[in-house]
Amino acid sequence: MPKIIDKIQKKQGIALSSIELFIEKGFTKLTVGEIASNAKVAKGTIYKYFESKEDIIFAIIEYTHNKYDEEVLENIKQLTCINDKILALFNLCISNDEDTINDRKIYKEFIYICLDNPSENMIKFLKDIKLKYTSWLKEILEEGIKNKQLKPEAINFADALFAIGENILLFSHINNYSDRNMLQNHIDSLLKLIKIGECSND
Amino acid sequence: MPKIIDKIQKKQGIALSSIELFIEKGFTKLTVGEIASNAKVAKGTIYKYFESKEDIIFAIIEYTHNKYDEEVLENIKQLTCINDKILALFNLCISNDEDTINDRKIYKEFIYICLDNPSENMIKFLKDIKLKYTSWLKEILEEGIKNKQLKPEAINFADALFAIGENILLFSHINNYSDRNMLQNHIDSLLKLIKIGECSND
Amino acid sequence: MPKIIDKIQKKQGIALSSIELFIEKGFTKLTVGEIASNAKVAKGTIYKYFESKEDIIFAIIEYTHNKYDEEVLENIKQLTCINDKILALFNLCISNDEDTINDRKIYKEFIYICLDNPSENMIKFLKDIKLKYTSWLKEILEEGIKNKQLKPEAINFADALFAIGENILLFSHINNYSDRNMLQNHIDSLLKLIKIGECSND
Amino acid sequence: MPKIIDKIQKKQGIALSSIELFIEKGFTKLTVGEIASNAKVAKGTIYKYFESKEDIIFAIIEYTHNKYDEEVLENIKQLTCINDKILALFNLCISNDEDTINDRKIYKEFIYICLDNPSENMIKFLKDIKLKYTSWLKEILEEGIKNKQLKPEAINFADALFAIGENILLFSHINNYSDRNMLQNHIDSLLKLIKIGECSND
DNA sequence: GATGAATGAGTGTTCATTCAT
DNA sequence: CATGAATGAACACTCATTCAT
Repeated sequence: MPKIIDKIQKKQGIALSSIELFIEKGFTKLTVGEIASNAKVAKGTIYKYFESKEDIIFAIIEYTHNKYDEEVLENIKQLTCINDKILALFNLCISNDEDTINDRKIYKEFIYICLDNPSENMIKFLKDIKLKYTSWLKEILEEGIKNKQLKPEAINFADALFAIGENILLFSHINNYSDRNMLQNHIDSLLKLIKIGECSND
Repeated sequence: MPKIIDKIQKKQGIALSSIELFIEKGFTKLTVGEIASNAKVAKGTIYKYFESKEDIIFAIIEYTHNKYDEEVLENIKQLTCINDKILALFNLCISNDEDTINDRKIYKEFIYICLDNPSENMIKFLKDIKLKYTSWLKEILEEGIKNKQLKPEAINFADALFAIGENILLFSHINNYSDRNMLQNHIDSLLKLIKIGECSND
Repeated sequence: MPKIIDKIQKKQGIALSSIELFIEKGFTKLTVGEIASNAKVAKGTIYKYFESKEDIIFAIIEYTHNKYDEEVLENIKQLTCINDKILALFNLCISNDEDTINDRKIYKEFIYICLDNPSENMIKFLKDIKLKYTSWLKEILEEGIKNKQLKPEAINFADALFAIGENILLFSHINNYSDRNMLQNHIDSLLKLIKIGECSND
Repeated sequence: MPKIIDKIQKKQGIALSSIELFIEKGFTKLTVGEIASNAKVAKGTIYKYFESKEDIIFAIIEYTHNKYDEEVLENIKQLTCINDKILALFNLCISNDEDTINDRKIYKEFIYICLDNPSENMIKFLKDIKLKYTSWLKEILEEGIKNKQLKPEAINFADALFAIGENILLFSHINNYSDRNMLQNHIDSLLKLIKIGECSND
């Protein structure tokens, strides 16, 4: 079924070609016309592959985020220290290398759309991201618990850590840098509490 | 002699009359024309009192939030248990009474605007809210520390708690209810860790 | 395959269809909406072909003036007498046939726009018209000089003659008729002075 | 009847206070609100003294032009050479001292308004200016004729000279400087022709 | 006479989406 | 399959003028 593969590829091609433009202008200011001319197809063609402007943007978001997530997972695997693993997990919220900043911009735009008028797809994707990251986080924490590095309660903090990370990410353009330290500090403080042998209450 | 008008009151009157409309339609879909006819003034009159559509919306946000904050502070004062105080502080993120849901909607719209193209005023207001709430949180925690109810480390979790609360608030329309429990659970878990005499590590 | 459209022709079609409307209402009172509905296209379509309202109006001005100029040149060629040639050149300022009155109205609107806030294009066009007409005038005068009908000094009056003509045109709606005679009188008087053998100073 | 005098004075006061503003912004961009606040009166007060925005502007124009004309006449009287007198008459079109540039700006705005939608008053004023200046010009020329400096035909060029001057004035902001020389050249050329004893035709 | 609050008509421009070819 | 011409609803903001006090 080469036709279908072609179609998927073309769809992705259109979406991918607009990534830079999307990072540069954001959802609101990026027009379908720009996407079309940038992808070197006609405006009408866009609507053969996508249902709406949101749909195009969502394809970009989906692609870049999935790609990013793979990298993150790869990085985590190569680390052994719990602390490092957690920081690697929150790389998107913390790192200032150019690519990450761009990925952050994309994620922020995604949240922006989700706050306004998210489609079913978007809501699902939003939830999946959350689930994915908290699962990974729980795996890391569970490993620590198994190794007796962490107290069993540690597992309860996965959701909260994700929430903190997402929040920091969202306001990174407003609270430059300072909040990223906040995340680090929080992780540190939390780890101190949930690490075995470091409880200050004895 | 001309009609003497309390400009401040009229300005507030216009803003207040639009609160419901704003909650219903959100920033993007609410038009200045609607605001004007709803307030029973001419469109031009709006611009005697406000500089822009953003300005009107911001007045609504400012008013409702400040009013809400006062109530929160009042409520906190009447409570004695640390746990309750913290939950009262996060009432906006948790409660499901109609008024709070509306206030939450307004706060979410505020964040929505801040994610896109915030004015100086809005950024300042955003930061002030954060400062206000984390200060209150720290006061509560410090009191607990002074009373030997909390470990000194407790103070380190103020910012993170705020971030969690804000995050839950933001996605409350998507993750109905479940996340609110998350906040409660997190607070519980955290309190267990930072409460004196409840460290599980002995 | 898409509808193939001669964009240049359509653009001109839109502009041309608005000529009467433009003559009737003038720049300020003519709205883009009127232009669109008059041309039987949607408002948005207008902006596919023109950058702005000014742009549409300028297209009208450009077209009508260029067309008019061709006719003038044609007329001049068919005349032999210097006096007649000059009068033919100033036909726009003098003639009272309906078409010329309309062309004059258009030229006046053009100047009106130029007095307020002219674009680069408009200034260029304004200068080109001046250059075109004074060149033609100089050709006529030079021919007269070569034929020994005019004194060599005659050439010096080209710019001034253009200025007089333009000025009369501009105020024709105020100084009905009388000024046109002024132009004729001036040309007569001037020709008397610059014609060889008619110097009264002997 | 002091009341009436007061009224006239107040009216003039309002108009005069806005001269600079008018020069700076021009008719279109100057608002009645600005005029009012600049004159330190209420907007409503403006309409006690003036019928419309045009009316205010016209008062400014009338005042400044009459004042300017007096100065011109004074200057002319102090000169003896015909050439100088004519140049003094056209000072508004030629001079580049700051005050004259401002007066020119005002005159241009006046013409701008006259091209669009002139009131009876404005048309009358426009005609009066023309009449005034061509009368003065004729007086100068007649004196020259009487003194045998000019040929009798000289008198025929008064209207044309005024037209040239006005035209140059109108486009001075577009054709910087070059046209002013044109006026001078034209006057020179014309004077040569109409001066007795300088006819090149013998 | 003075005020200034209120008016509201008026307008250029954008852009996601459709559909005839 | 692709095109791109056409659509037309949507919208914030201005400002000369009025008139109740």
